[in-house]
Amino acid sequence: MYPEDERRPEAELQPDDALSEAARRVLDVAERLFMEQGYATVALRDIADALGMRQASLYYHFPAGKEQLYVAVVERVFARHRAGLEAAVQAAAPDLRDQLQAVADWFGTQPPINFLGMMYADLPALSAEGARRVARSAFRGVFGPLHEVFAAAQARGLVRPLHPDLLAGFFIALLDGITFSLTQQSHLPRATLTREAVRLMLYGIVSGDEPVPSEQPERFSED
Amino acid sequence: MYPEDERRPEAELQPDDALSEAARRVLDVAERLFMEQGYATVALRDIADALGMRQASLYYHFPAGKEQLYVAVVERVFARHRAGLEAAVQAAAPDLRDQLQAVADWFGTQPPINFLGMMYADLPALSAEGARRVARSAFRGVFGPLHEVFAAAQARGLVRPLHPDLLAGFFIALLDGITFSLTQQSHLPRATLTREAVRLMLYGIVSGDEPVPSEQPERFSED
DNA sequence: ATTATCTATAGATCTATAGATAATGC
DNA sequence: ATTATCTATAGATCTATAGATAATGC
Repeated sequence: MYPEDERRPEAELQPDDALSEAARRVLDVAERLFMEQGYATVALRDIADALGMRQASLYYHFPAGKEQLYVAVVERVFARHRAGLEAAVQAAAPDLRDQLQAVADWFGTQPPINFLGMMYADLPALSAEGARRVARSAFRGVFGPLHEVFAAAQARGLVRPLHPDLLAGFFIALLDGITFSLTQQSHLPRATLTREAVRLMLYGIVSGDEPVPSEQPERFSED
Repeated sequence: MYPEDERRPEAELQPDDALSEAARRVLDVAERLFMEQGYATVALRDIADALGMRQASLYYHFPAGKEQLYVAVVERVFARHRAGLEAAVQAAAPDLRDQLQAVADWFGTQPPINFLGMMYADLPALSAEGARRVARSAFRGVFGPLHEVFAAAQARGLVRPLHPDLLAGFFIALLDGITFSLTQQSHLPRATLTREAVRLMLYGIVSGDEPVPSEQPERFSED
């Protein structure tokens, strides 16, 4: 009803520097809680408590409430992933193994995102519009960059002709598995796990005479 | 306080045939909802509605309430997986590829479990005891059988010497990725996806002269 | 007497709204 | 006047408990 609302129908999409300092702090805390525990488990009270403010005060920054805040968190997370992944992939081009390693390293710098949990548990609790926006930003942020990597490698004949989105899904799943392993009793450092995930993606686990990425300088580009 | 409660401190662990017909129906519906949407998203009301009964009536079958029901669901799910996986692995022995394919096929017969979502979103909402039981049954039901498969293949020198639990985690992650792909716009049949996941696990995605499972009869056992 | 439901409701919690308050900037 | 909080609370929902009811089996 307020004219301000009419002017900004997609306020969540504003770039970070269009947000006040306080709104950014809210997003930071909401991101940590939502990403760790999921949409339904986290109450606005939890977020406010972690910020040292009252639950009702959150409505000043996110007038449409919990779902708007969640969608804003997710869109910011995946915008960051999109930028980070595109830069990492670009910097590591054109070698496929270097690119996959760069992707794995990028995820290592970020809080875990629990991709599948988001899709299963969170999406059904959102409105149709919210679910659509979450799914779209996730695909653009993560599947998009990986799609490019695999499609380019296939164009060079280096990778079997499966659908690039499927390859992207497999690789993301492996990285999710790493995140999980790190929370368990696994005593292996992240660097070892990412190296093995990349190696598995390229060559599989069968021992034999396949090239060993960490010991052999063979490159997966056409130069 | 009732003597009946003293006699059955772990009623959730009772075998299926120790449950009444009605209690089993409750578990069936609760399993579907909890596994699809997670612990926090599903209200007891949702389960009761789906059963055509009143929310309070659920307490007759699960007097300790929501968490007990959830733990019972999870323990039944993973007991089923443990039995199904051990049988599948046994029947497909000793060839590694056959065993992995059997594992993938087994998961295809079951509702998806969203392993990572459970660990991230659901565990923190449970009591320490509930979380412990959920984690333990998940590990025994899924990691246990896969651990055996990979350890045996390593003993035969067929697989590089990574920790079998890590290999199990990678493979489970790939299968989770399949489940996710199937819910998306992917038009590939499950059989293709599982075959590719097994092939990826064994050989990776790099095109070349590695043996092709579906076209070449080479076996991964020592006979 | 036992089994399996039901109604009714207490008590907690959660989202969202209304309106007050205090500080800052014009 | 604007910004960013606060208090107070309505209304919804959720878990859990108490006790009634109806059917079945001894």
